[in-house]
Amino acid sequence: MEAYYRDIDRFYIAVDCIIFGFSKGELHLLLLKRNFEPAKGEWSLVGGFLKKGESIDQTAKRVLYELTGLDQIFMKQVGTFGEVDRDPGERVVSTAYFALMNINDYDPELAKKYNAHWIKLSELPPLIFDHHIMVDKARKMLQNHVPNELISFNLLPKLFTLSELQLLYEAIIGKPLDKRNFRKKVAEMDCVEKTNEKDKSGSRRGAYLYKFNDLIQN
Amino acid sequence: MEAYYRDIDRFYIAVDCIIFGFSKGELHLLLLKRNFEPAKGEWSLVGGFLKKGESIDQTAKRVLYELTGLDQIFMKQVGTFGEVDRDPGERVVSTAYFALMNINDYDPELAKKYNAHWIKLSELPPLIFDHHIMVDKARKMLQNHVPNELISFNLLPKLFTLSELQLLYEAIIGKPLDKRNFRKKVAEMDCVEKTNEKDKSGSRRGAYLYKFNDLIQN
DNA sequence: GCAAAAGTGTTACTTCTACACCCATGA
DNA sequence: TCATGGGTGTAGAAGTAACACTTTTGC
Repeated sequence: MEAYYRDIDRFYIAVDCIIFGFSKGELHLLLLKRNFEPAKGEWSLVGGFLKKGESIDQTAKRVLYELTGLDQIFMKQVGTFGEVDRDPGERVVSTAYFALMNINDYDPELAKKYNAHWIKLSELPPLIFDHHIMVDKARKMLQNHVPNELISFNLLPKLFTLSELQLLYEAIIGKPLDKRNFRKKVAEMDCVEKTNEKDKSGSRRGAYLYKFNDLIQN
Repeated sequence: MEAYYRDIDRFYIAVDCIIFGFSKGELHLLLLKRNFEPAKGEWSLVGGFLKKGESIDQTAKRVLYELTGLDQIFMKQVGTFGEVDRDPGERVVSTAYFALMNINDYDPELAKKYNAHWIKLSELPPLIFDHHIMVDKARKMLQNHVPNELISFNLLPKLFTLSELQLLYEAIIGKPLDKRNFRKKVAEMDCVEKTNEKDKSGSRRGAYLYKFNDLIQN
């Protein structure tokens, strides 16, 4: 180590993940009912600590991978939380990331193993530390980004109906949308493509399935 | 320390400040020509290390205060940069903040003492480490926030003319605006108030001075 | 009296919002 | 045949963008 750094304090650095999923018209979060210390028995986000050889983005990916077995999940940094007493056990600075995934991609066996649960955003339990602040900020980011950018499409299956897409939008922004106006706007998006397949599960008539094409960039 | 944390790595945590100022129709950054190690002789943002007893926001305030003697400066977190090799000397995770200040509030004596310089954004020199990435992200945030929120007004003196305000907007978004449309929009902002004073320095006729009132919240 | 910046309205265009009915199909 | 969700167009409102001339006054 260079002499310059000799007198400087060092800290634990954590990553906490706000994992959004979408099901039945509602946004959900993947939360842990902690069966480990600290704060055993309470609800928390999924987290982990930065290790020497990895970047902080890699830590986030790893934490998510360990829990879900999935990589290639869209993640975005929410912010860094560094209040002195945010973790009452030790001084830990935590960087929050939000992740968007399709609930159906998550193996229920893994959920059991880690005691992880999809909880409706409308029914969030109290969370440990400052995790609710992280969640609030992530929600706001999601709301701000959806109208402009085309994030959020990691929340749906590969093929989806326009009704499903609209429900997702409504869940994110928290208010109902006009069906015709919504479809007009989607029609103008280059990145959403109609397929020839139909989904017959939602109605007798059946609805065309759509997909995202290569023009999306998160 | 609790047993739980025993095997976890600890890291240096830095804060780097992107300090924006506005002068003569152009945005500037306050940069250090480093007369200290590491990277002596090169240009960098102003930074400092997190200490045990302070929150990361407090570190940012302190770093700025030590350089400028000013507190009460508007700051906002830009993001956290944690690539393994971003600082070639040691593993350091850095959280960037941007700050907005009036160039005239900065004491030139302090500038000399720390070898700090206001550099036009259009003429940025190469910066050490990943500082240019931080600057880019801060600029984008500034651009995104200006049209909606009313940030940016920390960049002007207490009293200012509409021409000055327009120049500032143009500098931030990087393109010219229509004078009449701009004034119309300002007139609709509750937080900008006309005063009875005039500034005669910019023209023979003189321009009314305006101020921000209490309705601004950053 | 003229140079130099301050100030001021109107019109076309684009975007957004609100709104209601027919369609296709399986049961 | 009917219940269910799928699909479609238009008109008014609001907001945005483009545009040119008069005013004031120190020199």
